[in-house]
Amino acid sequence: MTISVTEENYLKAIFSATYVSESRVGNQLIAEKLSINPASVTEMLRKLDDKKLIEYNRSSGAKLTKDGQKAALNVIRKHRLWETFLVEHLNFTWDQVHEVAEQLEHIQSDKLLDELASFLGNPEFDPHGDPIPDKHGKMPVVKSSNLSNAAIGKKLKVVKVGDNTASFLKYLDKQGIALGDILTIKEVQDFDRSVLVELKGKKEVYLSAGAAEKIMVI
Amino acid sequence: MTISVTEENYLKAIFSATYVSESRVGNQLIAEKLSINPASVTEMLRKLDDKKLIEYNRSSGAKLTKDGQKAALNVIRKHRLWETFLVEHLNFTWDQVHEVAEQLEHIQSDKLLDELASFLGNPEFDPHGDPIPDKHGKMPVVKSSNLSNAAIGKKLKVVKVGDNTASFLKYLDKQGIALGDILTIKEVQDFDRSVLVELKGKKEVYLSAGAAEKIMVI
DNA sequence: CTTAAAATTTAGGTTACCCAAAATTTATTT
DNA sequence: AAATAAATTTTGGGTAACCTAAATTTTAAG
Repeated sequence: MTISVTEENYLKAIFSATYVSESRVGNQLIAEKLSINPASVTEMLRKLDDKKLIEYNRSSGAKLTKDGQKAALNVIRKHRLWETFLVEHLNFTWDQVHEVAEQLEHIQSDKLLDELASFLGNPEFDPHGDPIPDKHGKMPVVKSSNLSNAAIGKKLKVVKVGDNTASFLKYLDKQGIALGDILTIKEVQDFDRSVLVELKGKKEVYLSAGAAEKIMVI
Repeated sequence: MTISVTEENYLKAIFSATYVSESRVGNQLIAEKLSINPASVTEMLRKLDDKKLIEYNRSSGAKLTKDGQKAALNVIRKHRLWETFLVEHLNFTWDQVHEVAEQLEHIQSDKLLDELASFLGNPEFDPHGDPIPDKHGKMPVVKSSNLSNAAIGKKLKVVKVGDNTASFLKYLDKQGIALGDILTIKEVQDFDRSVLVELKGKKEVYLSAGAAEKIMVI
């Protein structure tokens, strides 16, 4: 039973929508994530249900089955491994990888995937700090939290970005913030919840609440 | 003006059919190369003609325009660079690369292509000895010839295989023949034109005329 | 120059996606 | 519980590729 590129993209969308809250997704949200019309979603969800990749019913929405989750995680694994490859070996920056990885994630070859992973040293995290599922779909868990929830004086390590858009990533570059950096909260403004952080013990930077929310630290 | 995956495959097929003899191809041969029905070819050739990627007319067949040739060579460049990558860095054997490269050749990213080429050291030949077009579509020319045309006593170097099917490549592996090997013609049988060759100054191997025809040497 | 064979095109379908607008179902509010 | 709002599905259409079978051309042979 083969899964088409379009189907893989639906599975990914459903995965990302249900991953956090464990609940189900409606047509609308799926349509939004895939930039298509909600009307188009219905028939595909039926097809995925027929294929036993999702459980679907009109009122409560869609949810991945075990098989569907496995398929989704495999696509995500490929996506994140390719992103890692692009950054570590082909001089891509973290804001340049997404588009290309969206294509590469659909290449079908078990050997390619295995060899790519081992070529990269079986990495556990991609260039954005997102966990890379292993062969069996298992992902390393890191209980990171928002920079915006941090207390003054805390020394924290940046481990992940909560927004992979090129614009946010370039913004972080401009601020000089990268994965692995250590930073300390110096001030938290009451009126707008923006924070002042000290970067690597050197310069200080102001971050809006919105930006701080998207910087994940431990 | 974007070129779809299907269109790229048509361009490749037309390229490979017209490359040697410089003439034009008919629907039939294109259909055969793409494993589709000849009747399906007509409309696509019209579309490619509209896009000015080929010149087409019912009686003399199809031929690439400058733009079409450029597009075809770009796909071939990608295909052969990926094959090189797979063999040199991901432990693929030369009989395993084709299928995957058929998928990878359609990934669209100028940066990816440039960086891949330079990561590989801008190779001029792929794992089968086929020339890799450069950025501008220029290919290194090597005037190699059939092993079956060789005279007795000649010392020759294997530079290319004339048949990239997995079965032939595995056959060569079994015979111990690889790209770069030096071999000497010891005998040519009159009755079936099979040849006896000495491999790397060591063992001797009998090759059928059919096999010898597919081993390119200089 | 006629005719048979080969190649190409036409005509009518199919499948996998997608859309807009209308109709229906489900959820929320009063 | 009825009215309204929101989400979903249906309907009717569209596009890109593909197919088969039946014309129609073109080419090649006598």
